[in-house]
Amino acid sequence: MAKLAKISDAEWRVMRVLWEKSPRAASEVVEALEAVTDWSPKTVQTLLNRLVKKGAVGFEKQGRAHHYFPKVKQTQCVLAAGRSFVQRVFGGAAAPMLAHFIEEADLSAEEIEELKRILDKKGQ
Amino acid sequence: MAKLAKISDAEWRVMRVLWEKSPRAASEVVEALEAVTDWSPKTVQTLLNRLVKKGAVGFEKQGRAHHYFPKVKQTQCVLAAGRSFVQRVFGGAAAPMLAHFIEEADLSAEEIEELKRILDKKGQ
DNA sequence: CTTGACGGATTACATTTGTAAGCTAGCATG
DNA sequence: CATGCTAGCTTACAAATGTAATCCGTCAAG
Repeated sequence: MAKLAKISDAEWRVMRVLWEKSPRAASEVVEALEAVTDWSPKTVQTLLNRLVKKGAVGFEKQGRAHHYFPKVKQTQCVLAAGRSFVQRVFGGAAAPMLAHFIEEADLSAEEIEELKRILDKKGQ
Repeated sequence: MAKLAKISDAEWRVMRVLWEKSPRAASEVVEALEAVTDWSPKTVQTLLNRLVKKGAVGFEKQGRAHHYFPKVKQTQCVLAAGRSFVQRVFGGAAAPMLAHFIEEADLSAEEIEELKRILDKKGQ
């Protein structure tokens, strides 16, 4: 898996659907997205095509329809997006970003515990 | 301060310079950015204009030159960008994002302590 | 066999973004 | 006073993005 192409905003929506469950026929992707967007099926199809062209998504022919699946791992994309976000917004320093978001986030007690546990583990 | 317009990648670089110190003449902004980019002064000027048009930056005429300053607060932009990032990448759930970045970030012991302190404060 | 529906491929088109170049007016200089 | 440099204003232009519509071929129904 070489370079991950940049995935645009709308494309992320599609990727999330595929990461959640794949392979899926285009129609299934459309259906999943209709629940959260007001995109036309054509729009979804276009996005799928672009993702295929970018190498982020693959498909196999299943008779008439294609079944799409992600070719890049979600964790990698998240990391890449995160790095570029931190870069853009904080100029590269992660800690202020984290502090900021922790302050602002709406976290449950369990989540807070979980995050502290992660920090502890990093600490040693 | 109404709606913050969307600030693009290149524009963020400019905003960061202005947030760091303002007001600044265009030439000073150019100079600050030459240190970190290879943009032509014209490019910087264009970005300043766009930011002014978007309402994110203002200026006062100082004789011949304009002195630019941010009209939107950095914290607000960071929060907005963060929200849209979390939305895009995690579909809105902040906690997984934080967990992810904490795992991945390169944090010093002090930073870890600081973050834990923040979490503690949130906890009570 | 004919025809319509469905899925995919191709084409479309306005906006935003990255990245500048060209034009213009005022100030400083010879 | 004439002129060139400087800062800003206007215009440029290709690629990416959001958002589809149209065209085309195949499978299923009548």
